[in-house]
Amino acid sequence: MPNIILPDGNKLSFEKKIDGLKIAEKISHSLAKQALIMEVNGELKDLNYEIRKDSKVRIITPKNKEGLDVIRHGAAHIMAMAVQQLFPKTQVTIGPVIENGFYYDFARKEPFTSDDLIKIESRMSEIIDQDVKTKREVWDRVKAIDHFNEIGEKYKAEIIDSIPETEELSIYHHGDTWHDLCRGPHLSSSSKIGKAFKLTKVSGAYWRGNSNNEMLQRIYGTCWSSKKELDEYLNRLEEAEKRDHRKLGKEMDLFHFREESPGSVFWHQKGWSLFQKLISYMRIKQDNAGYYEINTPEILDRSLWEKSGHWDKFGDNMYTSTTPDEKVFAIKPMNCPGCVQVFNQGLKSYRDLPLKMSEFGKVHRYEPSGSLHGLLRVRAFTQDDAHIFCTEDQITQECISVTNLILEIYKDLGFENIILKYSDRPKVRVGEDYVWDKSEDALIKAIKKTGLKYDINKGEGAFYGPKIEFVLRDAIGRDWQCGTLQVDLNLPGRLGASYVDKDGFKKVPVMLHRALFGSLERFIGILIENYSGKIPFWLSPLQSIVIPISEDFDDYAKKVNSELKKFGITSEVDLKNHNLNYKIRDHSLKKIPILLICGKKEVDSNTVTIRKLGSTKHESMELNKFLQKYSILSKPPIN
RNA sequence: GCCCUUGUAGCUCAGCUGGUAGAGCAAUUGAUUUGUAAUCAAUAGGUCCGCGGUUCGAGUCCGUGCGGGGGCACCA
Repeated sequence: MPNIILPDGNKLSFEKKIDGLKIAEKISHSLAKQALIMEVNGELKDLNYEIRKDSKVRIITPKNKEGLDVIRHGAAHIMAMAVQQLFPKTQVTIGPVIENGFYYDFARKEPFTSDDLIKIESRMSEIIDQDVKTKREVWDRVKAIDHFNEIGEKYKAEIIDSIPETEELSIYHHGDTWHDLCRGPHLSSSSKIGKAFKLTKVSGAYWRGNSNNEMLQRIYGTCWSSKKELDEYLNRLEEAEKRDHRKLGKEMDLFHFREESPGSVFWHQKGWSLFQKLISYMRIKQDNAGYYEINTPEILDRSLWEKSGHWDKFGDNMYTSTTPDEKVFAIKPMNCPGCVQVFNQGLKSYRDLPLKMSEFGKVHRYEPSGSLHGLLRVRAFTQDDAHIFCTEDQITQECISVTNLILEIYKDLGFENIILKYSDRPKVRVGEDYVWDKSEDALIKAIKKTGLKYDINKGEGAFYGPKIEFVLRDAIGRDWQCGTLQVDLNLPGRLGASYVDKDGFKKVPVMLHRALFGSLERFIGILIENYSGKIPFWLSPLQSIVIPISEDFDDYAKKVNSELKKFGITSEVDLKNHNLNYKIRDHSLKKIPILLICGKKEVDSNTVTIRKLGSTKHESMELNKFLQKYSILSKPPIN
């Protein structure tokens, strides 16, 4: 006599054991039609699972996240089934649900081609049309392992072997000929998957994510509960492609890459101007926040890296150089050791603390070739780095002011949606526990002060101290990890940093590492994608183009152009023999924020006509008024 | 680094089963003097990523190296 309690609190009573479909039918016909699986006392179950005792039940439909997930999972299974029908010697491994879809990893000698994907896709459609039924069975471990070994599925057998003895082993049959080991739950039949799916790509993936293992072939698919959602998703992908910084960087003439130096940027005039504008902006902000800017050598003797610990820990990622006198130097992968050496020069007193030293330091890291990606992952980049030397008692205050500075800067650059990630002490670490207590406490206080959301990554901190990472969300909802704030209880001691305290004794300072954007190169990539190339006026490397309507107005256009320059607005005049439409199209594609049109009307009234990027409207303004207004707008937004 | 894929003019791309390269845009020159997203014409432009091989003959086929792209792994 199970009593079923529904999410709205209503109670249904049944004579005997009852399954999900019957419960749904009892509630409404339409719910029964939509029902995919159910949640019984917090656990997801197949719809035909039989409930024998009083339970809380929630019927799940495609509208719930769990519903969409089970559809995607179903699609993964049907894909594996289709693959094994088409390519019989293929072994199956795992096939989980991921954001926006699913994948399944296969072991097969011959590579899957993009034509194969089309074949697999249409076979999936056929299976869905056949509406094959799902049947769940619980198997004995030994039987399961023997069975999968027997049919040549050694990966499945290995998976079963690694499942804890206490767990039930369930096998799902889809139709009469295909089955897979799976935790479930599953849809009752294949037609419920629907047709809003698409196989998107094949790639390699290591078995169990370990690069020492063999490589499998992963087929990715996207899957939704309606065609409309699928189309929206594919549209989003297209939109993201349009704002790809590698494409825009070329179109806007900002930078390029070439074979001679993979992963290093060749900055063109415009890109470099953007780069420099960002730096000048940050200089002002950091000056106001009490930082001193320093600069340290790019090449430092091996012995320093040995002392700092980098040689041991990160040597594989460091570029080195042997000089003719056979000394070994390393090109810096980080700025901290150099900065500590600046601190070490001369005697420091407690009165000097906190001492904040910033450095726009160019670092080189030998990143694996496969990880390089435009400006977003490079081998040579400029960090907007700083190191703050302070006492233990100053940690809290310094963390708060770093956090404030970072958030102010993000806001000025158009990022207001920020998430924080906090990582505390790892198992393997240096330093006394009481100092860790203090550091963690300081960081948490700083986070709370921001009022922002934060995730805690337990045990993910660096071996030398806890850290906060600043993640910003861009205009199309993607997250980018940028800034970082780390408390370091290790390096100052290793490199012999000290200050003279009030009592006259030398003490080791605490060091905070902090970066605002992390890498300026990477941040510019993010900036381009966030703005789709439409960089805010003040940052734009070329802010305006003056366009004469015809040759007769070239002189006036030249005059306007030189006035703009006098007022600090970067500008060029376009005297090419093309008509107005052509020039507007040309400069709009190059994302110039402001076009100034000059013709007879403008000459007669000493005005300019303004056309702003992204708008077809135009307005006329007296030249002087324009200069006044836009010379202010062309400056960094510092209050 | 690993798997798949890809490399032709400044850019975007054609070039079928091997017979020494094409288009559009850009550039240059000329005509046109244009009022808000491509005026017309002519000219010039290429070690077909590098190296080796097969072949009478290689952009095309094979091997290898180096880049790019999508993933995996990595990201101090």
